[in-house]
Amino acid sequence: MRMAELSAEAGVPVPTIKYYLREGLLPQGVRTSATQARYGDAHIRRLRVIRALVDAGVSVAGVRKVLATLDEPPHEVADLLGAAHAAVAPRGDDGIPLADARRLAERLGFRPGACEPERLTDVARALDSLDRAGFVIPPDVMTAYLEGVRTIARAEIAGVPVDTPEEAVRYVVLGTTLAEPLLLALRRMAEQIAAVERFPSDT
Amino acid sequence: MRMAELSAEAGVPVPTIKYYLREGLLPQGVRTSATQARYGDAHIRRLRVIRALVDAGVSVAGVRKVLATLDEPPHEVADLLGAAHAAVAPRGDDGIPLADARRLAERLGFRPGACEPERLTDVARALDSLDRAGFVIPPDVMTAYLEGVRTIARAEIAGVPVDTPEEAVRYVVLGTTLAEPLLLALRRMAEQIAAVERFPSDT
DNA sequence: ATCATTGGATAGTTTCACTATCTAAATTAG
DNA sequence: CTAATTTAGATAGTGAAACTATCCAATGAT
Repeated sequence: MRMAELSAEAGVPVPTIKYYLREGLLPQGVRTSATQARYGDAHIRRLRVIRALVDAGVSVAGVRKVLATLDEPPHEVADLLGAAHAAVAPRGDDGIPLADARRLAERLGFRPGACEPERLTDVARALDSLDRAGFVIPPDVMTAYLEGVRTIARAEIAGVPVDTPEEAVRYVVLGTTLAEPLLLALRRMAEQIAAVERFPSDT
Repeated sequence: MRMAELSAEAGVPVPTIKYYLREGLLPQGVRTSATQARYGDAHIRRLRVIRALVDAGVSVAGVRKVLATLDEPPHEVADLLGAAHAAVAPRGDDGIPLADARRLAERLGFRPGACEPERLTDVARALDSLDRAGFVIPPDVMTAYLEGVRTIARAEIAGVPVDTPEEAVRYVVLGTTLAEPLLLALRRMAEQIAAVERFPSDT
């Protein structure tokens, strides 16, 4: 298929496709001459993934990393997760004290080496941000956060398909990145529902 | 205190403070003459909140909404949540089919009127994005998502302080917005820990 | 008295994700 | 076989967002 058809099929404008080609998000088509190339279904599928990731708030640089991981996956699940997480985690200065973050990790069942230092830093940064705003999370709520994310993470990891490596890679990499907006949206919905349960029609 | 001191105290550059003043995020100081003004502790606290929100990925327009809600809070908790959610939820086209989102809402204990239509739309958009990427969330995992967010949301709503309205407003508005990065970071950490539990050192 | 500082206005910068234009070559329609 | 259309590739431009810099006249501190 030619670029115009690819564009129509995936619902992405031609200049944007050219941009993704330039940025290395989309592989080159098969060249048929010096100024012509053909694209296949793989290009359509990849374009859909790119758009979903961009929708999910992943930067173009992050998308490039995610796709690179899909293309050349590491052999260990932990490294797979690490690559996916690196693409969505906010970049930031380190040097933040990790004590509180480490305590939370232990409550999640952390054992030395069980997670990358970057993940501790992410948590520490989020805690620091809350702290600087003068906001304190009540202990009960923090406990619920840990229980909630453990429930979620265990099910996600239990759901990793083990039949084929390709499926596993796709599941882990896309699942961790694309589910973030869903989880946040579900939380907002659950909050409103819980609020009505506790404060019924205080009109 | 003068602007230079405010800047030093809050760790925000003077031009940025001026920008926040222009944008209406920070209230004017008390004028002492035509070209002078004084700032107080409230300005420091507010600057810290602004930075925390910006850190958390909230846009300046969103921060403006959050602060406006803090300043003039609605009387009902649901409206409070709605205002906080409106500031962080991604803006988007509607017209997305809500059937799947509504089904999830029902599994969370939804009753008519229990949450704003915008929250359904948020969920629907996230589902649609996953769908367009060709990504399917296994039923067990979705069940865990619902259980996890319900645990989290119930604890959050149960933790709303009822002694003073000011505290309640601050808790709800800042808690819903500032905790998002923490939850995502905790989830990433929990995923890595769960992965090591399930796939121990597949070196 | 004088000299750095301030508020306010205006303009410039950086980054990001596109979007538009141009050119020469190549396909396709007639 | 010619003419219109399409394409790849290069380069440049756009618009939004969040700052950042520069002026200026008027203060305020010394």
